[in-house]
Amino acid sequence: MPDVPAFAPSVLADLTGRLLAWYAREGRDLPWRVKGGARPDPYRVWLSEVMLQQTTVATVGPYYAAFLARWPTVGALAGASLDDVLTAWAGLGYYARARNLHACARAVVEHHQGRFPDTEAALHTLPGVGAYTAAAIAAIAFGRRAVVVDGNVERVMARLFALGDPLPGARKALKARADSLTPEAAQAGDYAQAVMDLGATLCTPRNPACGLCPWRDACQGRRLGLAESLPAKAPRPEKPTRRGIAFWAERADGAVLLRRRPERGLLGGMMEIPSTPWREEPWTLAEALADAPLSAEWKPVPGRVRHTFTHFHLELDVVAARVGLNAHARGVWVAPDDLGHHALPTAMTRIVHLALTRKERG
DNA sequence: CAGGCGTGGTT
DNA sequence: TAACCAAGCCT
Repeated sequence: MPDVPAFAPSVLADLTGRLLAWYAREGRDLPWRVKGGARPDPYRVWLSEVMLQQTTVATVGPYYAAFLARWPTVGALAGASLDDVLTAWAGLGYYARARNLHACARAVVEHHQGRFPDTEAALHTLPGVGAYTAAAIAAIAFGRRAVVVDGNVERVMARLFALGDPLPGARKALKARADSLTPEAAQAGDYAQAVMDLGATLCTPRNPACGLCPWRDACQGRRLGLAESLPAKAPRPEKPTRRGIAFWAERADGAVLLRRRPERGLLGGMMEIPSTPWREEPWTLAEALADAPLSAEWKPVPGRVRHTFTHFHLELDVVAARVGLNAHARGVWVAPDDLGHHALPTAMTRIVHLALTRKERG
């Protein structure tokens, strides 16, 4: 890395030591961590790291426990169907992670004798394992010296060294700073988790608790009074609103119609309530009927489903119809009590909730 | 490289 | 309440 450290090597080593001491005292006791310096199961580290991508510890907790109970080993997970994995992942979001998780488990079994490779470079070749996750697994599970850089690390480095260049351009410089603080292999895993804990609990995006920070005396961002404003980020573009009409088809025996979405793209591989395409221009019912999964007397359901995805807001109106037992449509008919056994993302469970609630009130 | 890709908690 | 944000990856 081109940047010359602004801190002397002895200062950097002292900072690393202070952080490790802080971590030994204050580090969180999380389900995927092991105590006493033992090496954790690479499968558990990988599973937790993939779930934690852009997702909070609190949200991950129950999903991690459920996955580990149902699939205790990478071999067990590789033996599962993709649909079972997607169903277990439903509600966690970023469903490409679940597809890659499944593909990665199978790759480990088929190409690595059922054991995760133990180098950063080899890990990086696995589906869904990018630069961050490969470094994290190498350091935490295999005791390798790897420079682990996630959003927490970027924020902490930007503040500690008062680097004002905005993301994402500043990534390279931030990684160089992280490298300068990363200790030898034996402690790299603890160090990585320590910086991330620091970022998650003290050096938070807003209202950082600088007074409690083990690096408070050295932090240039704090000294200059701009810690909270770092790292600089480009403003996000406004989210458009897209609209659609969903078709709640209910058979005489109570079963409702679901269908599977395309394997790639938004909610790829997940189940859905059939609907029109989602577009900014509002739909009329007459116009929407061309997209209905079957011909019926569709009646508006009072209320509206709102949901926000990463890059757009969604507003769905719902229409419902009763159809005969012999009704034919592309998809699967599912009893309401069994909806929980299908891979329904949150946007879809909101449609289910609206339709069933209006039906009860009736 | 920029943009697609979920969701729930916090402010 | 609307906006912001989280232990990123892929194309």
